[in-house]
Amino acid sequence: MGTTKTHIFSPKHNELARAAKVMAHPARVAILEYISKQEGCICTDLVEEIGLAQPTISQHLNEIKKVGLLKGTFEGKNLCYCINREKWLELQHFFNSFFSVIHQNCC
Amino acid sequence: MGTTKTHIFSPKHNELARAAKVMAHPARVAILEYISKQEGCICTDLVEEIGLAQPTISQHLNEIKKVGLLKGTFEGKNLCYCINREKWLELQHFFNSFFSVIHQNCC
DNA sequence: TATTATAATCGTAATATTGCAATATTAAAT
DNA sequence: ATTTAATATTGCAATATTACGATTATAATA
Repeated sequence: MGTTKTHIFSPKHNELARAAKVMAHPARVAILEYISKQEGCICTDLVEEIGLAQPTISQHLNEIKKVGLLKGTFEGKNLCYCINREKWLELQHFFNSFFSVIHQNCC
Repeated sequence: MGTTKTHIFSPKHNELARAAKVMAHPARVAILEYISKQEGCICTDLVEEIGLAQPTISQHLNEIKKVGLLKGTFEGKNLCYCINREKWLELQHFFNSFFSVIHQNCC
């Protein structure tokens, strides 16, 4: 009990849910927007920018990484990463095509 | 602790996160897709369609209702509801415009 | 009115998420 | 080799989510 029954759903539905989950927290939305608005790679100050503790930001970043939305260098002293444009566009299309299926004529 | 620090984020980020959260579970994605593909209103069999227990489906439906994605009649014997087209389009644009902000030239 | 079919609510167990303090890594600079 | 600045990891507490059995509410029908 308590666990999502992933196996009873289609891969498509699971993938969309997984992608949505990444954006299901305001911190991650803020992080994504901040990074995507940068000119180049990001190399610090996300912590002050967002206002959560460093370990918390690190965790959120990891969630974003796991779905493939970031690329660059992650370990060591200075971060240097940015949005993975291919994945970003992929998700945009994924969401958009999901929202496009309505055959509705009631209510 | 344990609670999302909603107050430190912008309304926009909180709203997008809230919308994403609804789609952050495969059951809700499946429910939304099923309903949106129906010709008219839905009047039963979501439980067999999805494969979760009736209280669980009811809970998920409630989450979807809470963001305003459903309209129609909810109480009583037979359900009769469908996608709230205005809200649906609103979310589509919301996601789409979020994904549209990239000023990226690195990596 | 009693029955029946359908959906909501309650209660609860299992698991996941969020957040941070403390600590450990990492790699550059001294 | 030390120090230093930046990020990752660990461990844990608080809260949220997921799921379902049992029960209750609802409204149509016999």
